[in-house]
Formats: sequence, structure tokens, C-alpha cells
Amino acid sequence: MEMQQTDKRTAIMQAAMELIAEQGFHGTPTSQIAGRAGVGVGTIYRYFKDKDELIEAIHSQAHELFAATFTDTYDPHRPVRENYLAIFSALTRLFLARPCETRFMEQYYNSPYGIAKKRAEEVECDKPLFAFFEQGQQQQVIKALPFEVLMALSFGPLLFLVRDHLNGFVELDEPTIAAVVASTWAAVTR
Amino acid sequence: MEMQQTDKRTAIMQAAMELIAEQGFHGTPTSQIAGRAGVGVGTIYRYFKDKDELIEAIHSQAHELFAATFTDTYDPHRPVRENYLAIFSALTRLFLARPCETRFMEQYYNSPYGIAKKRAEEVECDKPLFAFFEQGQQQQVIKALPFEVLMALSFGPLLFLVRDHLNGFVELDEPTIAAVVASTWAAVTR
DNA sequence: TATAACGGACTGAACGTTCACTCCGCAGCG
DNA sequence: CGCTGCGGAGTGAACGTTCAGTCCGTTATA
Repeated sequence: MEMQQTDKRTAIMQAAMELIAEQGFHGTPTSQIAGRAGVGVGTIYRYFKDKDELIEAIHSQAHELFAATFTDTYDPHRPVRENYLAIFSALTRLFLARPCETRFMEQYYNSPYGIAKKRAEEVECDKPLFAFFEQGQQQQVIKALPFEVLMALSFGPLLFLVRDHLNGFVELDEPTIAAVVASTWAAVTR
Repeated sequence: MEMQQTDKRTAIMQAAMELIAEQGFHGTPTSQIAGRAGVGVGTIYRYFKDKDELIEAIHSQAHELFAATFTDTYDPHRPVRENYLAIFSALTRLFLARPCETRFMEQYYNSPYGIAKKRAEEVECDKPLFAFFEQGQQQQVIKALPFEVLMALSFGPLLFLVRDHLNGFVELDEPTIAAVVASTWAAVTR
């Protein structure tokens, strides 16, 4: 039962993601990452130039996971409202199903890493969502507010609640998710 | 022109708050705090047992500032809607006027400090807001959702936008604030 | 008033710890 | 034997914290 070349790389990324999600970037030494991944410290540096590159790799992987949910859920043949409810429900369910990825991303975007990253690629990464909101605006359904404001009205409450849920302050079940997404829909529509 | 005893304490807290707001807890060494405050490193430890106690003191001060805005703005003789719009507009304006306090608190509540703190005193600190929402629910104006959900619907978008504003991604002017608060009002009402 | 002794606020070099990262020896395989 | 992938003790830097000593305002003494 041999490990493939990429298995150690994957194990390192998984271990780092879990630990960073729990303890933050500065709370998780490389030694601990190596320990959970079942590899030596030096092995980390065979696959990643430094800790920053490891973190970027994890971010990139998590980002793809989240982006895929959008493209999987979005259906151009449905009305805007149905798409909205489906997309944000699906995203919330994904946040809850993948707590490590979610908490990692929270850590990431609340750090110098994330701010620089966002500045660099915001244009790219949010393009599909931007187009979706624009479509709703052209149909006079969604308010004529700046894109960032619509993002805030949609994601703000969900991320707030997901964080509370993962910290054990709220039980975020399926009916509650539906109620929240319906409420944010009321916030972004005329 | 001598410094009072408490002036150095205040200078240390101010310097630490500014630096932590910019660089995070682990990005700001005590040496840097002392440098900006214009005191020796050791002086910090005359006023605070350790770095944690310094952070708690800053949090406590900022918390009082924010709590005061609620009590100053809330007027029991106004309709719920007017109170809601006034309170959350005022809070947002305060967030923008006090970027250091705001960013410090963001850092704080995204760290082990904040989670433990919230667990300990959530009951206490949110009491006035809880009562406010309850009043609106009894008048059949505000949705019968859990308190945490109402908090998320109200604060989520605002904090999201304030963060974007402080990072330079959005210009959050007075009309935009009004539009956002009106939108979150639409989200929390029946 | 002039001078000496005191007390404690203040300082920063030094300490021990912890971290990210390196380096060299080892094991498996052809 | 050479080569490749790997491990973990070791390294230097940086951190939070300490503490022996300095400085200065106040008080006691003559």
C-alpha cells in the first residue's frame, strides 16, 4: 500500500487546512501540520516553497470548490428569483457541510493574504455572480445598487450565521436557511 | 508639561489599537507598540499584566463606545421602524468614523479571544438589542425569527460593507448607507 | 533655603521560548 | 552503487516577558 507522490501533498494540505481552520495561521506551527499529515517537517518543503505557498494552494482549492457550486446550481433557463434562492441555499449548505474549508476561508480573508488576493483577482473571481445580478437588474427585479452592496446584502447575513453556527452559537437547520435566503431576497429586490 | 499617570496607559492602548487594526495581533510585537506609544517596552507591563490583558482592555473600551451609540440613538417613543433605521445608520457611521476601533473588533471576534468572550457575555451585551427586536416582533412588524438570525440579517451586510470600505473596495457614502439599512429593514420585516 | 535620602515610574538589554525553514544522513529501488 | 524521496534534529531570527538599574519629583534634615 504505497503512497502516490501526490498523496503526501494532499495529506499536508488537508492537515494544514483543518488545523488553520481551528487555530488560525499563527496558531499552527509547521511541526504540527507535519504531525497530523504523518510526514516529516522537511517533507512540507519538498512540495511547497514556504508556508505562504501552502496557504495559497489551500485557498485556491477551496475557492474552486465554492465556485463550482455556483456553476453547478445556476440555470440560465430559470427565473432570477429561483436561481437566487437555489444558489444561496446551496452555498450555505456547502459552508455547513465543509466547515474546515469555510473557516479556513474566513481566516484567509481576514488577513493580509486575503486582502491582497481580493485586490488582485476580484474582477475575475466574481464575474459570474456579477453577471447574475446584472441580469436581475435589467429585468427590474433586483435593486439598482452597486454590485458590492448586493454582495453584502446576500452574503453578509449568511456568512454571519454560518460563523455563529460553526462556533456553536446557533443551530442553522434547513428551514432557517430557507428563511434567511428568502429574507435576503427581500433585501435585494425592489 | 508632565504626563499624567494615565496618559501613558492611554497612549499604549491607542498605539496598540492602531497597530493591531492594521497588522493583527500576531503582526504587532510589543516592541512596536512601545515605539509608537513613545514609552519603553517595560512600561507596558507596569499597566498591563501581559499582552492579553492589554487586548482585553482595548476591547472593553471599544465595546463601550459602540454600546453607547445604541443607547444614545434608541428612543422608546418612536416607532420600531424609525428606531431601526436610526440605530443602524448611526452604528454604521460610527464604524466608518472609528476605523481603528472597528478593525480591532473585527480582529478580536475572529480570534480565540473573541469566541470565548462572546460565549461568556453574549447574554449580557446584546440585551438591549434583544429587547428592541422582541418589541418589534410583538407589534407583528418584525419576523418571528430567532434573535441571532435577526442580528445576522441586520449586521451582516453592514459589517461586510464596512470591511470592504476600510479595505478600499467600496466608497460607502451616506446615501448608500441609507439604502443598505432600508434593505436590511425589508429583510427583517414581514 | 540648601542638601541629602528616598521611592517608584520608567527603561531596554537580556532571557528563554517558539517558530519557519534548512541540511544532511537514511532507506528503498533499479 | 547512484539516485530519489524523505525525516527530524538543528539553526537563526523574532517574539513576549523580566529585572537590574536610571532618573526625577518629593520629603526629611539641618
